[in-house]
Amino acid sequence: MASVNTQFSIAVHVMAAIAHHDGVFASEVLARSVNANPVFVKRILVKLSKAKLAKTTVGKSGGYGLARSPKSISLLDIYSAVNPPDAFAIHTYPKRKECIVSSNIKEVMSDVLVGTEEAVHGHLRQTTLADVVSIIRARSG
Amino acid sequence: MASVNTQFSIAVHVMAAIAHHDGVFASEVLARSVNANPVFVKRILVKLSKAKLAKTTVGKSGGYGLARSPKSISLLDIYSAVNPPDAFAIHTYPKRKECIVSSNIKEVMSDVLVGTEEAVHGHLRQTTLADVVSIIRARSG
DNA sequence: TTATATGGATACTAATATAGTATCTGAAAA
DNA sequence: TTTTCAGATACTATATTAGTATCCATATAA
Repeated sequence: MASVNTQFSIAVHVMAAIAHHDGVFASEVLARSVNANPVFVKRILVKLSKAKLAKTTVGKSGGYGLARSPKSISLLDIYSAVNPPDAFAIHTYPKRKECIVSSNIKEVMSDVLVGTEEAVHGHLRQTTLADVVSIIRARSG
Repeated sequence: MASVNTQFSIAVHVMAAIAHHDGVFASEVLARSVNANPVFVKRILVKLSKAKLAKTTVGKSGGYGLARSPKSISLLDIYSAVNPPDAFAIHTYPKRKECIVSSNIKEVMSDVLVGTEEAVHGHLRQTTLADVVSIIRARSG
């Protein structure tokens, strides 16, 4: 939902770029590689770093590298790191106590949302960063 | 107020209200019942009507009723009717031809998105409007 | 027939989330 | 000590979502 949010997509792109080239790269280099706004990419890299998916080295010759092997990083890890909005939002209008639908719908929808998020997570958990790199290499070859 | 898209949530609320009370109701009545903005609810009702989930009668004593039995309407039907945004968006930065990651990532992410949407749909398909009404009644009783 | 209530549409404003720009700080390496 | 990096901040721009006001055509009850 909710989404015009491209951060997950960009996060996977930069992680795949790092994994494919297997090295440490400055955020500016990665941004150019993605053809994206440098600060926007930087902000996503900070999230990946805080989620301990990327490790950083500061100063001259510093940059971003992977903190773990591509095989051990799932798309769910990356998805969670950038913290995208939920699959859908539940409205916040006040309850009307005299109406049992109004009084209970939010809780019902909340359960539906939890199930939906689990479905999304379950799917994203099945693919690793290593898979993504393999697919890219297979496609280009 | 536009934190994210709440239309699916409101659509289920309105449909559950119609199903629970089993009748034909004017959009203004439904909006009051949901404690929501009348025109916003109206716009959602129009979508439900176009998706043939609600049937409308115009003029005095007109309003919205269900077009099918609650048992035959899934949450996926309602979800599709309001046409919410995808689970995530894929960035639109131009490809860099010399980079195989950049050249292929969008197609890979597109497949991931399709799978994710299928997971969401699969989950929402499992619950019907009749289920929602049952749950609400059980909770209130 | 006529007054009225309805669905449906449109134009506009307001609020919010996302993305883009510019600039700065502090640390680490050369 | 100079350069280069991560990371942060403040601001602007844009897109999406939600809210407000108003109108029209039509069906129906009176």
